[in-house]
Amino acid sequence: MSRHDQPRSRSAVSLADVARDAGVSVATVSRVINTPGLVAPATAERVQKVIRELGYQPNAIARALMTSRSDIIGIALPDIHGEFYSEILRGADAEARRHGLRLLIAGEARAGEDNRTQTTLPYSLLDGLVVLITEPNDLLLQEARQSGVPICVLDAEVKQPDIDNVLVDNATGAAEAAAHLLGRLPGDRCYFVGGAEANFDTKQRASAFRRVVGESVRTVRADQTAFGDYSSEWGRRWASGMIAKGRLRGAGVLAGNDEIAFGILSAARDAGLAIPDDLAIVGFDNSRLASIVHPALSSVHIPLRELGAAAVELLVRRIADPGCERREVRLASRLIVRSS
Amino acid sequence: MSRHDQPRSRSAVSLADVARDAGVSVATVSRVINTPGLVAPATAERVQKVIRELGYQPNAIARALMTSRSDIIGIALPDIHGEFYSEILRGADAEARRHGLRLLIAGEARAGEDNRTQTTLPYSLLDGLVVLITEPNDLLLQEARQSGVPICVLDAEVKQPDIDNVLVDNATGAAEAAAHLLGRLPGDRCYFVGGAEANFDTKQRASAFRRVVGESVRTVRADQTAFGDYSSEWGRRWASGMIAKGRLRGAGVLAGNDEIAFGILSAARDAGLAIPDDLAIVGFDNSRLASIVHPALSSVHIPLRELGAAAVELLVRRIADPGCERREVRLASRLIVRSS
DNA sequence: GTGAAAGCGCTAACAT
DNA sequence: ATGTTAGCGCTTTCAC
Repeated sequence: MSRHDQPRSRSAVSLADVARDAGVSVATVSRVINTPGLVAPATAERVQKVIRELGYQPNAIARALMTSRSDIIGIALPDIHGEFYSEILRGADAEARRHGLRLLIAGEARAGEDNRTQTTLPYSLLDGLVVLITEPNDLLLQEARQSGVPICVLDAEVKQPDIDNVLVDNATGAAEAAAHLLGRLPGDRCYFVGGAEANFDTKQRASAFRRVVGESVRTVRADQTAFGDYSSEWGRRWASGMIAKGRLRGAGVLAGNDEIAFGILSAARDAGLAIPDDLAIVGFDNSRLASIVHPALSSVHIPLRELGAAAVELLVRRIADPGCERREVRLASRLIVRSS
Repeated sequence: MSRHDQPRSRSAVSLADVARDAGVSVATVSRVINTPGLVAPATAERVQKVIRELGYQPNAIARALMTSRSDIIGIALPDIHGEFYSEILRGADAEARRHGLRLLIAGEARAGEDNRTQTTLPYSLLDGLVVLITEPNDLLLQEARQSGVPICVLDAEVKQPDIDNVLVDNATGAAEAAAHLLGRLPGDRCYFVGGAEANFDTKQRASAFRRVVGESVRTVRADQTAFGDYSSEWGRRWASGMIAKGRLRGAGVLAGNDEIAFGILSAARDAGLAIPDDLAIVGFDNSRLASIVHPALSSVHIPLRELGAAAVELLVRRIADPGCERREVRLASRLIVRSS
């Protein structure tokens, strides 16, 4: 091999090569591959043999250009960090494979930033797009919409008639969790420690928390809900502040996710608080480690894989029929009680 | 919008549409987009205006067919489960974006299984491929090779002259960890609890463990190394067995990854063993939770993001020059001592 | 049942 | 500086 080979495409075997060697036309070779029923068994056999001999592989790009189907769907995520995103991705990937589709990913999906030259995604080569939107991001959605690809939005509630939607029913799980805390503690000792205030899930969880706790106390104080980000550092910081004010002992906390909960648990342990006697805590996401840490963390299960799979499923339907009626899927969350 | 619109491609704006409206040829429009320097400013301005008005977006597939460059690279992973894979993916995605490339993922990448009709990946549309191989998988590698795409193999050691290779230096970190355990315990009380025995990383970690421990005892007993899988359940099961035989107290364990370590820690806690006095333990991967759990888990850091990024980097180089010399990158691991 | 031929939307010589 | 034209590799009428 020389240092500068021909570009791959020049050297690759094409339909024409197979046709020539098999003594048929390219059309026949194409039929052997795509509609075997239409070709005489003997011919098909001969063509197949040549295909094997030459190691022919159809060029997916040329095929896509003809059929205007690439069998690729995009998935745009704000980040690929942590179990939340990777499990959604995993569910989407599995479902895509079931339908013979491939997944093109775009992490840190942001549109219209700086003077970017390229768009967030190569829309024109996608058959469809799943967009995970966890915080207001009109630019990305707008960019995606005007590209014309079928879209399914995950997490953000979008009412556009041509966009399907997969949502988490955060309210139910959060309400269960709040009720669980209220079973051990007075409402004025309950706290919600969320992720970013703009985050849709955090918003919904906080709101369910306020509603349920509000039924047992006159008013839910402002300091009973706090917002930061989905990190253990934030959980630890919040807990430290509470400990400094002598207010963590005897409290019940609903954390915005398990990471925050782990941070709080860690700070509580350092302060010598016993779980769950001195501090009751419930997380969100039911991550793998929730059941491994000690004490095992009670957590609200979110069906992440199913979320990803449902988004792909809706998309597949819309790709088949772009004008179809908007559909919305909302998946339930539920409290898993452990020992925290 | 009617229920059955034209397929997207029919309705999409093409170069020809722009050319017509701008009163120029398609070549000029193409130049405005790809080589702006070659076109008169006034013309360029006029064309740009029409592009905006019509909302023209170049068709990535047609472009790829012409240039035989899709700007897409594939990444094949055995699974997308857990921090190990998702962090590698994250690193690869970030690096790909730096180079203007997109990532197409194939989870559960296995080749030649059953009578699958389609290959693991749409090789013909990829500019290159990163394959993460953690256990012997000749079929996948063979399939990928004969597709002709530039390849970079991650984790498995591959000496083919046309395939780049990114490796983890497991030996250093594992040796450090073993030495760390030997600092507290006699060599005959040290154990290695790995993932699958066929797993390359587990293999190398076990071997470094045997070598280092072997320097302090006559022979390393067979029961001092055990193999299962990368799960906390396996760690817990192993620990339970040891506890039943009364052999866990006073032992030192090097776990194949942090999950296994967490499982062992959990069983040890249930058995009333104090960490690190009754049981010293070191994990692998330095996962986010290693520093959050209590006691904080000592762990060998593996530069996962850098691994993914390095693979993409090598691939980019080989795409630019397919005949270039094979390159191998080996990234270091190092022990992070915490309190376990 | 098979072949000829017309493109899919674009880039890149080659002309002018 | 711009236009004309020949494909990239494939699918798909339309003839035969």
